[in-house]
Amino acid sequence: MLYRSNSMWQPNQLEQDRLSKLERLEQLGIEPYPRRVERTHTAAQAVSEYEALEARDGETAESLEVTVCGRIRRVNLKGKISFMHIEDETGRVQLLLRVNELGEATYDLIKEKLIDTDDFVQASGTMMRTKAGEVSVLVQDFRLLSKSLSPLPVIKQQVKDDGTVIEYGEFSDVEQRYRQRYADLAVNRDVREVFVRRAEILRAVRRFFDQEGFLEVETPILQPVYGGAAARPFITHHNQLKQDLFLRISFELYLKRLLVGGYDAVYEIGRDFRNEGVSFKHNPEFTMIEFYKAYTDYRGVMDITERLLAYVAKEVTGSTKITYQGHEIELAPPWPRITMRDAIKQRAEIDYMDYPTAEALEKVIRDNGGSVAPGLPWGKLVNHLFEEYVEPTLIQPTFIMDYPRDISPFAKKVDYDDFHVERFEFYIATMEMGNAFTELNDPRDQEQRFLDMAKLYRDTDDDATPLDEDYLRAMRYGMPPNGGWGMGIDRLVMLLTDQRSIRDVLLYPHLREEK
RNA sequence: GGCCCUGUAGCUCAAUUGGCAGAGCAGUUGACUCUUAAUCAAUUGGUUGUAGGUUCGAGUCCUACCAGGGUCACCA
Repeated sequence: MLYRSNSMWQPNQLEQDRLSKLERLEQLGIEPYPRRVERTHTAAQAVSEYEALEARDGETAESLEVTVCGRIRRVNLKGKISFMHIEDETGRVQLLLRVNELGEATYDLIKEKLIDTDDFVQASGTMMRTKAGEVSVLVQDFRLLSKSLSPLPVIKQQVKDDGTVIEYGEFSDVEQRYRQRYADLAVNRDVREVFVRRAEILRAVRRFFDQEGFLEVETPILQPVYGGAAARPFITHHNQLKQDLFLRISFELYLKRLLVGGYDAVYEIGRDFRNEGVSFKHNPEFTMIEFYKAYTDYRGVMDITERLLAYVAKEVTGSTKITYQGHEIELAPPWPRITMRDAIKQRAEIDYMDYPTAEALEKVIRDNGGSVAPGLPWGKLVNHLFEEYVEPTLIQPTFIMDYPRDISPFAKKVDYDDFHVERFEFYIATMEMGNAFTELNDPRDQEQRFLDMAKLYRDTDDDATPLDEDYLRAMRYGMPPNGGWGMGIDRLVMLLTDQRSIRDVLLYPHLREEK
């Protein structure tokens, strides 16, 4: 009697076959999901230890005994001898299974195909090299560790003499890959590689800031007042406190309060949540890093940015020169620093300072064939020009500096006019990677900015940054002059792993509910 | 949310003008004691995303819905 699932699972033919095998294994007294496991070597260790012994003395190498574990990725049944490749996180190793070595009873499990590709097994034996030259385990003891009921997508691999691997068959349906990331990872080694690289990137970033004397901190994700960026929040509710809470859209305001508290340099790496559209570079939750450093300004922050990116690239890829989607990109400092005004002048041949009101600027954009929503604030129109004409050209790392004041409520004004603030964004491969300011620390000015934002967005459905009374209270105690900075970690990972979509650097990208 | 594209066997894909839904891989059965995309022989497998409609007849045409991708809007 086959196991009947009470879930939604309706086994297909292949799965029913495997369920029958499971039954037969149990009838033979074999536990398909045993508790105890042993392993002396990873696949990579077994192979490399054998090769090392072999290089020293061919005779003693044959005495290397190993117990390896892994998932069966290939079975080649050849009568009274069989081959398998098993794979663990370190790689693959071949098992050579012979009826003489294993005995009839165990060998029959393999011959009668009660053991399938995708099962986890444990194999003990001596290391040897086959006639065809592959380092293998000549197996004396073979155990099932975990039965696979649903076959993974089949991918066959041919390893060429020069080491290149050609894959035959693929698991490429993006929806399935994202919904069943476990299957994607199990089958696509290069996908697994991306997330190893992601972890390395995060370690390198932390190392950099730790070495620079920054303190890593953690601040609230559930916030009574959200702020620090222009985005719509997710709203949630605390039942017992009967309190609505927002999932943070940035860390900015909580981190800057810490400078009031006496820390000179802090950073945080964590998740932000923005209730907005989803695209190849936007996910509703994403990983952000922000830092705030006292006694510097946005120019000092630019220096840190250049050094950070060069350091991380070097640590993770071995070079400051990377390739992204076919573009050679050099991350070594210094990067060009250009004002937004000059950048737009160059590319769009419009000097927006000739049009210092929203009405005038909107008209000139329309006259030049651009289409913009009516009633946008002046700064947003400037940004529109930038995104239209400049952004697509910014392949090499570039600082764009001095942003319109009315869309930058936390940045200090420049000294040369009233329209701009000391803010920069940096672009690589046409992607905005991050955003930074000489942080505003005048509580009177900050209060006015909050009020201006509220006025500016009153007529639109945009949620303006709400006025944060506690933040102003903190600032009134005195906040040291400081430079602040934020960068999207996911985009950095995209850049350094040459992935085109943010979904490919998130293990579980957001998808609609499956029906 | 608007527009465009896509959805066929476990996976990757075919199917002419609307005319019997097919292949490779894997699976199943058999052969093989050094294979490695193993090979050879035979063979199973489908509510063509869902629900309607047009038609003698729909994978194909129409409508709605679901999901994914792209793009615009929103947004860093």
